[in-house]
This record gives sequence, C-alpha cells and structure tokens, in this order.
Amino acid sequence: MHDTTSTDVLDQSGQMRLRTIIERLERLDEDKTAVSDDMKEVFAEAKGEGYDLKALRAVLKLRKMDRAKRLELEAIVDLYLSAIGEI
Amino acid sequence: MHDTTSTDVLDQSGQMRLRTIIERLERLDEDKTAVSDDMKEVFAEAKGEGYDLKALRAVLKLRKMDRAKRLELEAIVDLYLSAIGEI
Amino acid sequence: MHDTTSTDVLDQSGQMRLRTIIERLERLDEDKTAVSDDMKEVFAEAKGEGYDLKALRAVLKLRKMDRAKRLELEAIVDLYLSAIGEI
Amino acid sequence: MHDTTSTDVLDQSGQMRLRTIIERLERLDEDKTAVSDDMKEVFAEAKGEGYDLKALRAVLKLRKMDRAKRLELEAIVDLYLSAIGEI
DNA sequence: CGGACAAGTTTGCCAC
DNA sequence: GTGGCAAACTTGTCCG
Repeated sequence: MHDTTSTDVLDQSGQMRLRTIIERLERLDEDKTAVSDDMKEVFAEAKGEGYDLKALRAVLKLRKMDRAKRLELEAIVDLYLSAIGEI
Repeated sequence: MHDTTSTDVLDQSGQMRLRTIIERLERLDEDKTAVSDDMKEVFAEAKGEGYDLKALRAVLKLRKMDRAKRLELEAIVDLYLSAIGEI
Repeated sequence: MHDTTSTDVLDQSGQMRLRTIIERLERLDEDKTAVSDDMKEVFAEAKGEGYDLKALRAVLKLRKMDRAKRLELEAIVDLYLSAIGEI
Repeated sequence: MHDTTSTDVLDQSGQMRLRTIIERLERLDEDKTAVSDDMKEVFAEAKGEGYDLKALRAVLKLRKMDRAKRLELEAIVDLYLSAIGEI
C-alpha cells in the first residue's frame, strides 16, 4: 500500500534526526546511571567507615534545602534592588 | 562541658573525612542535576521539532527493556550452564 | 472546649466514612499479606523439591518482562497508528 | 549431543511440575496486583472525598504496629501462663 | 491540578 | 546472626 519514500510519517532526514535524538538521550541516560552508581559507591564507602547512612542523607537534604532557601532569598533581594533601581 | 578534642563523637580526622564525603556527594548530585537538565533540553528540543514526547519516551523505555532483557537472559543462561556443570 | 457535634474537624458521617475506608484498606492489606504468604509457600515447596529459587525467580521476571514488553509495544503501535490518523 | 528424553536436567514430570509451579506463582502474582489495584482505588476515592492520604497511610501504619505489639504481648502472656502451668 | 512516571527509601530474603 | 541483594512501597517530579 505504501512506498517507503513518500507515505511514511517521517521522511529520511526526520528519521535521521530522530535517531540522533534517541542516541543523545540514551547517552545521557548512561551518564546519569554512571553518576548514580558513583554515589552508591560513596555511600557504601561511608557505610563501611561506620557513618550512619540515614543521618548522612538527612544532612545532604538539609544542606540542599538551605542552599535553595539562600538562593531564593538572594533572588528576592535582587528583585527588590532592581525594583528600586539599585542594580 | 565537652572539650573539642576528646569527647566529640567524631575526632578531627573523622570530621575531615565526613566533610570530604559530603562534598563528594554534593558534587555528584550537581552532576546528576546537570545531566537531568541536559535531558530536559533534548526533550524540549525534540518537542519543538514536532516529535511526540510520549512516543519518544516509550521508545526509549522499550529499547532499555530490550537491553535489560537480553542481559537478564544471558545471566539465566549462564546460571543454567553452571547448574549443569557446563561452566 | 469543644463539644462533640459541631467543632470537630470531621462530622459524624465523616467519621463513619473514614472508619469504613480504614477498614476496607485493612481488609485489603490482609488479603495482600495472605497472597504473599501463599507465594512464599509455593517458593518453599519448590525449593523443597530441589528447584533453584534464584533461577525460578529469574524465569518469572523474564516472563513478566516479556508480557510487559508486548503490552508496551502494542501501546506504541496504537499510538503511532493514531498519530497518522489510522485509528 | 543430547537427546531430548534422557540427558535434560529435568525429566518430563519435572518439567510438568515446574510448569505448574510457575503458573501458580504467576496466578498469585496477578492476585497480588489486583489487590494492590483495589487499594489504589480506595485511596483515590478517599482522596477524592478530601481525606489526606499521607495522614491516612500514617494511621494504617500505626494501627498495624499496635496490632503487632498487642499480638506480641499476648504471645508473651501465653508463654508465661504456660510456663506456670496455667494453660 | 491531576494523574503518570521515575527516584529514593525502606523492608524482607537469601547466602555465608 | 549478619550483611548484602533485591523487591515493594512511598515520595517527588513532570507532562498534559
């Protein structure tokens, strides 16, 4: 019913483009997995040295919250400063 | 009540070590966020070019499942081979 | 300070409804536990007959992945068909 | 190298038995999924009526802990009673 | 905003 | 009995 050149949903360049996109995403996914694995390693290392993983995770979360909060605060400050023409 | 050198739960080297661990984890977490952001960018790009995100994600998932399935299958084959003394 | 009819967060019917919900969930949880126990029994039985549990679990997982993959594939096909107006 | 009747790891009845075991487990797994789905439904229903899911889960967990604790206590009581020849 | 999807956390199981 | 491994559940995120 269909020939391979004109009735496909994607033309040849579209197929190439799609292939590129998929490969980029799969490569990034591998990177993400690699980083996760690295983190697991560090956690395992810490555990092996007797650190409490639950507490450690809690510390990381708190520090992250603090950073986010600090950034938010700075953003507001900048906003106010620019609002009064100070920046 | 406590001096800083002898009664703390962590001695000075332990504190240093902990600090190092936390910094490594935070660095890795940044990496992970960066990779996630990159993926978001690629998805947004693909969307902008008219590709269907849901279908795209489905394709990635399927390809990943195929890889996982192939790996799992090989593992089982090895298991069976060793079970019958072939390895 | 509070009478029991007007200032509670949940009125009487709300309390009844909540009780019903909790009981349904607890009943379902019992069912789930029962099924899990049944599975444990079957696994124990199989082990007693000399089957390798690890291999058995691997087979189940693989068959489940196959089913999932097939379903996913069909979903994608449908998606593509609808994307080109075939459905 | 191998014929199909004598050198396989599992003889015919063993294969049948294995098939039976797998089917029982897969059936039980379906049951488990069904129960989980039912629970999801009830949770969704409760959410739709305005109940707080997190709190609801907490209540279920607490009640389950209480039951476990009570059962444990009763077990100890029975143990003591039987120890003094009361049962 | 609400539901789907993925990540992280916790729990249970098997091997040593 | 313990410790690593794997599965289940819960939480958070992202798209529609």
